[in-house]
Amino acid sequence: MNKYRTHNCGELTKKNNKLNVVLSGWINKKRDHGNLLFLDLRDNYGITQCLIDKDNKFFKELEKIQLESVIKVNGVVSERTIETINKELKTGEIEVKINSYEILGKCKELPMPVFSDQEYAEEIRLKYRFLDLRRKKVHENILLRSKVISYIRKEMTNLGFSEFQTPILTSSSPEGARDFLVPSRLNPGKFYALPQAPQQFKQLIMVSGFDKYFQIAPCFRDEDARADRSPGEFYQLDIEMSFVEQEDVFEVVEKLMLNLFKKFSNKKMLFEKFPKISFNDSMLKYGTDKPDLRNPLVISDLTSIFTREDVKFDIFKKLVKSGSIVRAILTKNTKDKSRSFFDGIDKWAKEQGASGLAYFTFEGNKNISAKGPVGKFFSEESLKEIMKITGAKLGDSIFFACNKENEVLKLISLARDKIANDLNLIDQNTFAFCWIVDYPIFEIDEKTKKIKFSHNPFSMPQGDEKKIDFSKPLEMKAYQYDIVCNGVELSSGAIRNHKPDLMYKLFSIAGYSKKNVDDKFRGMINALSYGAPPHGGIAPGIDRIVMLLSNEKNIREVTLFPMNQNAQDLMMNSPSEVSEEQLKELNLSLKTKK
RNA sequence: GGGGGUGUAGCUCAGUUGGUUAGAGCGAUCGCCUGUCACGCGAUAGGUCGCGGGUUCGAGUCCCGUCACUCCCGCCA
Repeated sequence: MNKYRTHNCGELTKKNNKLNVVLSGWINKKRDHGNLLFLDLRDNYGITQCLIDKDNKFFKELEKIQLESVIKVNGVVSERTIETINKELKTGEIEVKINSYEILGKCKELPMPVFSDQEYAEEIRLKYRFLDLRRKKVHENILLRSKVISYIRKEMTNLGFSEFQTPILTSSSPEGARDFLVPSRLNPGKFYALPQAPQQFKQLIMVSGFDKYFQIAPCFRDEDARADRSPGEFYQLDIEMSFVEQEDVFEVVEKLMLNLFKKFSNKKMLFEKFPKISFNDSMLKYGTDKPDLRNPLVISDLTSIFTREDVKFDIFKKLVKSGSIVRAILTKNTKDKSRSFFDGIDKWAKEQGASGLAYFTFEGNKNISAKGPVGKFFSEESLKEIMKITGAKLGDSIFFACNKENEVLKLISLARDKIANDLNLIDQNTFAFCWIVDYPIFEIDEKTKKIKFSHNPFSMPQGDEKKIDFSKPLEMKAYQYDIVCNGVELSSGAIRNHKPDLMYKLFSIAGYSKKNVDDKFRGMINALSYGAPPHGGIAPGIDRIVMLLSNEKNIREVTLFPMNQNAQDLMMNSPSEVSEEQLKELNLSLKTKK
C-alpha cells in the first residue's frame, strides 16, 4: 500500500462509506467552530472535506495549522446527512472523519491567497508561480494544454506522421526575427542561434525521404512581448509533408482543428468547411489578413464616389485627389441608434490617432437622403451609387475613413471590430476558422522603396514556372496560406520552393546575388540540389490554440512558467549575471558593468 | 525606442478642494463558538503612501524626474 494515500481528494463517494482511508493534500480552507473543525483537503484531482472535533488529541494542532500546508490524514469516510451535502464538490456526499494526521510539508505565511477568485498583480503571481498554479483556473488551463498536446500527438501519429526532434543549438538565420545567440566555447568568437522555427530542418527531413513529419516544436525569437506573444519562446505544431499540394495540407489541418476544437470546447463551429479567402479580398473586405469572421460587417471601397461632381465633401475629395483612398463599413438597420452611438465611434477613431470616422444614415421614401453631419454633401444619385456598391438599404448607416491605404486599413479593420462590439454583433460562443490564401510573394519596403519578400522566401510561386511573368514581381502569388480563427492568426504555411534555380531567380528579384543566397542558405540550397521532393507544410501555434480553447486573452494564462514583459523569470531570477570564470571560458568580455 | 494605464498594510482596494492620529475587506496573531462549505463573533498587530526632488505654513493628494509592473505602437521572414 502506498504510504501517502489510499485515494485521491476527488474520488471518494458514498459508496466508500465507513471505509478507512488515507488522504494527502494541501489545506485549501479551514472552518473552525471552536469544538469542531472542518478542513478542506485539496490535490490535483479535487477537494475532500475532512473534520475533527475537540475529543481528538490532534484537534488543537490542526486548528493552528497554516493553510496550504501539505498534510496526510488517516480517517474514516462518512456519508453526509442530506442537509449537509455539498453539490459543488464531486466528493460532496461524504466527508472524512480524521483519526490522526501528519505534516508532510509546512507552509509559511502566504504572500498571496491560493483559495480565492481575486485577481492579483502579475509580479506577485509570477514570483510565486508555484502558488499561482495551485489556483483552479490556471491549474485547469495547464492541464488543458497538456491534454491538447497529447491529443495532437495521437492524431498526428494516427494520420501517419512521424515525430522528430530538431536541433536547439543551430545557426543564425539572416531573415526574420532577432536571434537568441549562444556563444560557442570550442569555437571562440562564434555563436549558435536558437531556432526561430525548425523551418530549414523540416524541409531537410523531407529531402531525407521521411515523407510526413510533425513536432511540438519550441521556437525562439528575441522580440518584444504582447499579451498574446511570450517574449522569447513559444510552441508550434510543426508539420511538413512530401508530394503534396496546398489542398492536401488543408485537409490534414482542417480535420485536426475541427476534431480538436470540438473535443475541447463546447462552442459552435461557424464553418465545418473552412472558407478560403484570398489575401487581396481579405484586405479589402476586412482590412486585415486575420479577419474575425464571427463579425458580419464588411468593408467596401468608395474611393470612386469622391471623384464625382455631385459629391461636395471637399475634405475627402482633396485627399482622394492626392492619392488617399476611402473605405467604408455598412451597418444594417441602425437608423434608430442614438447620436451618442455614432459620435462615440467617431470619438474612438480620433483616440486611435485618426482624424475620425465620417458617417450618415440612408433615409427617405421616394427621395433618398443622408442623415448625419456630412449627409448634406451627398447627392441622391451618389447615394444610390453607394447603395449599389455596398448593398445598403434604407435605414442602414455607413462609416467612412479616408487616408493613405496603409492608414485606412489599420483604422477601418479596428473600426470593424469596434462597431461590431458596440452593436453586439459577435457571437462569443462560436469559432470561425478560415484560410487566407494567394499571398503575394513580394512587396515594396516602405522605407527603402525596394522590393522584398513579403513572407517566407522559400514559398513556391503559383502557376506554371515557364509562364510566370518575372517582370511584374508585385503581381506574383505564392502557394502560401494562413489559418485564422476568430481574428487570431494561428499559423502560416506554404508549399515550398524545392527548385534551386527558381529560388535563385526569386532571390535575385529581392536583390540577393547567387553568392548571397549560397552564403546564407548553403545547407538548404545544397540539399535541394540532390533530389528534393515537392513538399509543403504549416505550423499552428500551440499557445494560441490553447488560448482560444480556454478563452484566455493573455498567453501567460496558458503557460506554466512564463516570463514577464521584460523577458525576465521573476521566480528563477533569470536572466542573471554570470561569473568572470564563465565569461573567460567563452572568450567573452562585457562592455558595460553595473 | 515611443505612447497610455497602474503603484497606499502580506493580498485586494477606498482615501473628497492640499488640512488633525491614512481607512475597509481578506489574510496573520489571540480569544469565543459542534454542521460549516466565502462559517460566525470579539480583540490585537501590521504603513518609508514605489523612489528622489520641488511648490506650500502644511503633500498619499499639486509639479518635475526616476523606477517597477502592465497594455499598445515599432518589431515578430
